[in-house]
Amino acid sequence: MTKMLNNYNSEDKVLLSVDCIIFGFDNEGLKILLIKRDFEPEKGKWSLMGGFLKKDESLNKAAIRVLNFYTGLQDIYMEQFYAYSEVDRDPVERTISVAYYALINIENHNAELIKNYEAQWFSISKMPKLIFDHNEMVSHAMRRLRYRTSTKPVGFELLPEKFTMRQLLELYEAVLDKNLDKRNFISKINSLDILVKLNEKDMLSSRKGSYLYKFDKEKYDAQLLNHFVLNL
Amino acid sequence: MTKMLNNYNSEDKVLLSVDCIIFGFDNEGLKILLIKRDFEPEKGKWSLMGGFLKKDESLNKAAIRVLNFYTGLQDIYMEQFYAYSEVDRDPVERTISVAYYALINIENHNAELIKNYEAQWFSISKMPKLIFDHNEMVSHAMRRLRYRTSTKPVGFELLPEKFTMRQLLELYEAVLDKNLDKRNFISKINSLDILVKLNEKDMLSSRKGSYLYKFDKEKYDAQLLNHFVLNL
DNA sequence: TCACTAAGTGCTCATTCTACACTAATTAAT
DNA sequence: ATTAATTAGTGTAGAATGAGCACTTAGTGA
Repeated sequence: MTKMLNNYNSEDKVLLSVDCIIFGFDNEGLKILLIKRDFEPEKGKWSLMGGFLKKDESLNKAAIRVLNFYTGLQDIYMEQFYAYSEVDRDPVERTISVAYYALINIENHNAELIKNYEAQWFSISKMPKLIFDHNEMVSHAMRRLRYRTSTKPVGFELLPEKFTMRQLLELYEAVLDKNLDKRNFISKINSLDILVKLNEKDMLSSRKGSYLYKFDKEKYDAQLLNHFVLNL
Repeated sequence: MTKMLNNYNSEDKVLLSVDCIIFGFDNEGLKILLIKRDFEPEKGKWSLMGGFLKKDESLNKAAIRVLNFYTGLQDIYMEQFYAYSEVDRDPVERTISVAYYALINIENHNAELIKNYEAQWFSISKMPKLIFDHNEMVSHAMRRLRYRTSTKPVGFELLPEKFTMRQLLELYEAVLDKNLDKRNFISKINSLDILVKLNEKDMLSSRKGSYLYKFDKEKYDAQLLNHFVLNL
């Protein structure tokens, strides 16, 4: 056992990076945003969006910066979930990476920037092999997302501002990877009392048209202490 | 927006540390193990057990090493839960710290080592002010522990190998910080089918004596896929 | 006006949760 | 030996929640 050192100078310093798992959702299902690396190592391979932490920023800031850099997106809800630190996870140099996930609305996404960086949406089920330990990160992020789904109304971030119950249902089905009963789902969502039904219908998905809903942030914030659990 | 750099050499390196939140439990309730720092800065103040990551070890290994260093304990279940990275969290030098929590059995603890390092158990409710952001880490760890309590039989690590139902109940009450109904608790625990009732009584707590139980790791492992949720 | 499509809506039964109080076993004191 | 004291141990009923299931309605296009 080594003696604990009592001064900072003799300690090892390491590279710290952040990697961002960006989930999106559209009619085709749950997707993830990947980039084709434009630098070595593994140039040309698919990878998560990542970047190194700078001396003068927090990890949260770094994650926000990286996301913004690749997508132009701002003010996105991101959550840190794990630090990956296996010694040889990056073959070039020892790098510890802190992974974040974010949920974004595919429609809001800046297509220009994605194009510039050769980023591309992939269906979760058709995701390619990624570099390093990025596949592992994605599966951990999915697990975390599933859990979050049942304790916070996290899913609304993945939809347009106005959405139908069907869209919400399909989002939950995609995240939880199981079929849900339409009637039970709607009554459970309604019992949370965080949606507003609009006097407006979406006529694209059916002849009858289906009512649009909005997430009511005020109502949600008002009950934040309640810490709901949604059992789907 | 800065250009993403495509070589590792020009990136900032930082100090990375681990901090360990060690929970213990005895007749008096839930406790936490703290040390009096024997080096600057903040020498003499109370703090979590921590140490710097070395170039050739993973964070998990570092956490295990640090815990072992301060307590002599080995083979302890530790869980990483968050990376703290505010720029000025450590006044001496930029340090990112990854926090872990562990649950240990106070009786098994090596009193010698604690003494050597001036470590001391504190009741959660009487914890002193800690250095840096350590108080925040502790409250996050408590929150995580509460959550874990309802999805994994995490509590058993805090008890002696053989324990009474009352002890288990009091442990859960301490972790969840609320009163639980004895009968409901016992039937819920029994329905998990992960305890073995021994033909042995603990005569210390009452005249009648109460049966001792053991955690049955085999049964638990066998149902690991079931992923229970314990609603207390 | 008919055919088609997705929207919208309740009920029943099963399961789980919650609240609640008495008896049993043993020891210590007299 | 009897009594007092203490904690262990045990069941039920009513409430709430969860799960499974099918028909009617509205609107459009042919």
